[in-house]
Amino acid sequence: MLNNLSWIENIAPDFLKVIRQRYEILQQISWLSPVGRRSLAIKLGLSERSMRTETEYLKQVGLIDIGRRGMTLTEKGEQTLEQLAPVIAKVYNVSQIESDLAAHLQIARAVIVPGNTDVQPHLSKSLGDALNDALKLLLPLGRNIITVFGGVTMSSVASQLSPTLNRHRDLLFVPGRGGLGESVEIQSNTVCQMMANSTHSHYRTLYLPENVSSEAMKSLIKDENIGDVLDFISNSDAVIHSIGDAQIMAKRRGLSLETRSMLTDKKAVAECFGYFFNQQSQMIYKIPRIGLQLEDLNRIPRVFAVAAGQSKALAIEAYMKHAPSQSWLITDEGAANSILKGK
Amino acid sequence: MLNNLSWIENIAPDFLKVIRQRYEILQQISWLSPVGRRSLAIKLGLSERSMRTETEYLKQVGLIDIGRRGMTLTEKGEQTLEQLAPVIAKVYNVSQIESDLAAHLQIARAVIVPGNTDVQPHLSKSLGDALNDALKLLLPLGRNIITVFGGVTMSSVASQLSPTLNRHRDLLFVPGRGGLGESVEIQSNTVCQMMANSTHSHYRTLYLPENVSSEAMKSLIKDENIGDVLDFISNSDAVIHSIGDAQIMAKRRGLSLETRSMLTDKKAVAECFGYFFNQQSQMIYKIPRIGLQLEDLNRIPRVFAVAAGQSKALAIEAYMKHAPSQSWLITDEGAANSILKGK
DNA sequence: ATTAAAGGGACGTTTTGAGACCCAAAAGGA
DNA sequence: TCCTTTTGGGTCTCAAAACGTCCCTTTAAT
Repeated sequence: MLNNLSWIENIAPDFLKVIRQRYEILQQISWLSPVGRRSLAIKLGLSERSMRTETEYLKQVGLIDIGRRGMTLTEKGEQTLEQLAPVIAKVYNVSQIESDLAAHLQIARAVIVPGNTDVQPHLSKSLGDALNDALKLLLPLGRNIITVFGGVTMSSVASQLSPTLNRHRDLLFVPGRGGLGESVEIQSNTVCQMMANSTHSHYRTLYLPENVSSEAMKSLIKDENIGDVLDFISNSDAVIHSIGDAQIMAKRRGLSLETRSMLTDKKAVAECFGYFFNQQSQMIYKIPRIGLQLEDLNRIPRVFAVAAGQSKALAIEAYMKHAPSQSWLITDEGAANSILKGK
Repeated sequence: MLNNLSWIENIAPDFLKVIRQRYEILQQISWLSPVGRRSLAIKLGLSERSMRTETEYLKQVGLIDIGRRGMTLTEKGEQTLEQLAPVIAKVYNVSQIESDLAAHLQIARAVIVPGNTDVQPHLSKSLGDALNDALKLLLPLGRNIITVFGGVTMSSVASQLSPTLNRHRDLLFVPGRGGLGESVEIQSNTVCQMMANSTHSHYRTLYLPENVSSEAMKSLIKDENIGDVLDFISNSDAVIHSIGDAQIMAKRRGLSLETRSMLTDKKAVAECFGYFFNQQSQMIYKIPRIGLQLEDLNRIPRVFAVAAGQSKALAIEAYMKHAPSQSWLITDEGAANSILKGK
């Protein structure tokens, strides 16, 4: 019955996009309300004006209220959002557990591949495919700047991206942080190059020394090449990153023993692009580096987090609770079940 | 599950109209294929250009083929049409038996009110309400010329039309035929006046003598008043008529004994605006009169037939099989069940 | 007090849908 | 056979809608 929505796909394929978009707008308003036009537009990657016509329409049909402090869902809007959820889920092949997980973490979508990466390392292939599908669905046609971070997960996923992603698009991969100080095969520069190779597109590199004086840093930023890349990063259309276990990452990133014991004291469980979080999702330490900052992430229209394996469940939950609401999480059953069980 | 389509009504109310329209286009193509753009446009009351954009879209999404001889449904189109039928039915509160009847008679829609008019004469009130709803749904806003015919059914239904029909519209009722020769309360002139009164709108009258020479007829048509009304008739936006039993109507219309026995010989069962049909839907006699002709009916975008009661089942089926495919039939369970049983 | 973010107004540009033609080709009736 | 009708398709124009781009006032938070 409900599963047979193919008629709408047949008779009005373009309506689906519109409906999906309106659904996402409603969802974001539900989570962030009261929220303004501009920040919504950035989150969903729309222009401000288009967002305005959409929201004015939604107001006209009585799904949202528009007040001086921002936009809010009406009673009818909330009902519609609830009605809409299973429909969107069906149309886009979202399983029940996926929408449960996404709702629990308050993010746009969770994609779950079968298995548990901890015991089946080859699952990174599935994760890569899932990421590829997600990118294909969300990235607009035309030019796209994609900021990527490093990590074992990222490097094992990178080779699964397909050249068809670059069809009718012009992808440019840039590294999220200067890569010195980590082993070369998992630093973001390398992942960048791998993704560009897999998709037959372009990439940039960013090499910045650690621990330089702010004077020296300023002159480095003036460097044309470096400055360009930093511009790309702050204007990027999408971000792909992973989430790591705090202790492991602290060690791998070569933090001082002092800092590491501090992290242990404060019960850090998650690491994500240089930030450390405890179980309550509070940020408790930040590795000072040039590149994308946590507060910039809100302004990026599309954010993809790739992290899987039951062992990463705690870390994922710790970070994700405060991740930008437009985030997608690509994970596996091992992590998903563990997160939902502790709910 | 499937019955809960209210989400689409909430999030995109205008989509429903588009979907309904595309459905009707597909349906007409299915029945009339191969069929051309222009004739389709006339049948559905669209402009030729709008029909073109619609059909070009339908071609693009692969629901129809569009060749030199006209348009045809593709395999996918037929599947979609079948999938769509119950959806449209649900959205517009069409019961199973209604869509069965409409499909059997190959008309756009059948509306069935509960009961059997033969034994419950007060049902004409329900029939009138049903007609009123149908008109409200189908008539576009703005000016509408509506040609109406006479008959007992018509006159008993006329008073049920409501003034809200005339809101944002400008209705003009004109009689389908010159009315001399029938008892005054059931001739189309009277029905016209009743409908105009009920809806607080306007009407015209048409009085033409019977059996005049063609010379005299020509000069009559030159008469400004009469000519105007005839113009209205041929350019009307909707037609409302009834269907009668052949024998009864032959008698009421005062046909000669000779003609009546001819009708009996040829097994006439149905009468409709002066035409007589046998059980095989063949036209076997036509009362020569000025006014709307059977072949004009195809060019009228909206056609409503009102006929109910088990006793009229044969007549309804005989006429309806060759009625224009955009027709709506307003009937009751008595007639509907009888028609479908003989199927 | 200052700042950032909220909604909303205004204006010019671009895009799209529709009206109004015309045309050649194919089909069908006389 | 010819001639009319009907077919899809091409093209020009115009108006409405959508959109990009500013700017404004108000409001809440710092």
